[in-house]
Amino acid sequence: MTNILPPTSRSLPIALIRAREGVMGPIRDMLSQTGITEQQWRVLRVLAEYGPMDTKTLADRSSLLFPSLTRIASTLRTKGLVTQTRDTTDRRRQIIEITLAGKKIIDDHAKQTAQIVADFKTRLGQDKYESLLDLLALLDPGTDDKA
Amino acid sequence: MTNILPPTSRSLPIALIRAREGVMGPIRDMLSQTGITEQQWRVLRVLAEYGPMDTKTLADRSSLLFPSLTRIASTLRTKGLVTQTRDTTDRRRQIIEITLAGKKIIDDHAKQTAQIVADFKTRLGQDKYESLLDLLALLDPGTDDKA
DNA sequence: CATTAATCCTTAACATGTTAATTATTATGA
DNA sequence: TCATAATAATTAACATGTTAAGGATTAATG
Repeated sequence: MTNILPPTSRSLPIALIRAREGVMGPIRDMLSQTGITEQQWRVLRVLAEYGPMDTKTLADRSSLLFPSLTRIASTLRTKGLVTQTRDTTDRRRQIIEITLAGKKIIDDHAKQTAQIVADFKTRLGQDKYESLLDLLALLDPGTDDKA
Repeated sequence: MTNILPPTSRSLPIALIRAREGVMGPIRDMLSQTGITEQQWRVLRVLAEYGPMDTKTLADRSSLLFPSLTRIASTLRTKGLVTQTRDTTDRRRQIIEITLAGKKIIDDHAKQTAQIVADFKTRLGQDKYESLLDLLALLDPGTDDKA
């Protein structure tokens, strides 16, 4: 009785993986020229958008797990793209801040990234694109309506 | 000029990651009792659905990269959940087949998995659920309409 | 038949995902 | 104050993602 399950071609988790792969393909191609990874890019973008913040908030906004962020921050520090300083009031907290070099990477590729996103909007149509984002938000555990 | 980019809260790649996290949460909870990972589960499901196949086809249907599948197959072999044999006509090919123990894991959790999926359908509504799958399929690189 | 190209799979190397344990610091309560 | 709990971050250990290189087998071509 293995046929209780939906066919893998119609499985939501698998569909999400394949869609993500489709979207990330062009973005990864673009990023391969910069020497930074998709996740590193995400961290830099959040920092550029919101300004300096503690590691916990940064992990949350970047959709990264804490241990991953620790390593990524370390890598970005080595590359000179972020700085990391202890919070003076609460010495447990680490404050991450993007450097000028980091901002430059964002700026240098923002236009190209915007174009990639625009291509997907064209491909789906503005309406479907917005619908998709709305539907995906419904699955987001961060938007927990039970809380 | 970093504000060319959409806010990360409205970024398609990030929305896909968060949605995937939301969907996989309950499934991972369920799988944690079985001792197998999400990817191993996916491989077993494909094998149970389609029967024995070569590694390349299996990787494709499981949405896994080749090197990942090599390791996963090795792990599953150790656990006694799959067998791996050389194809007699083409000695390059490796044929993977699910064992009875593997099928048992699928069967033992199929009902629970089906319930998790049903919960998501309820949460979104049947119509939106189907729409979402359709929209995600549009982003799937496997469904390339240019080819 | 011999050489080369193509195919299937594995291995390697590094980054990240994931869960659990550990350290350092701060908050709590007897 | 002291012991304990709670919090922030790191580290550890293992599995997977990703790209590149390597090994074995088969196919293509002269």
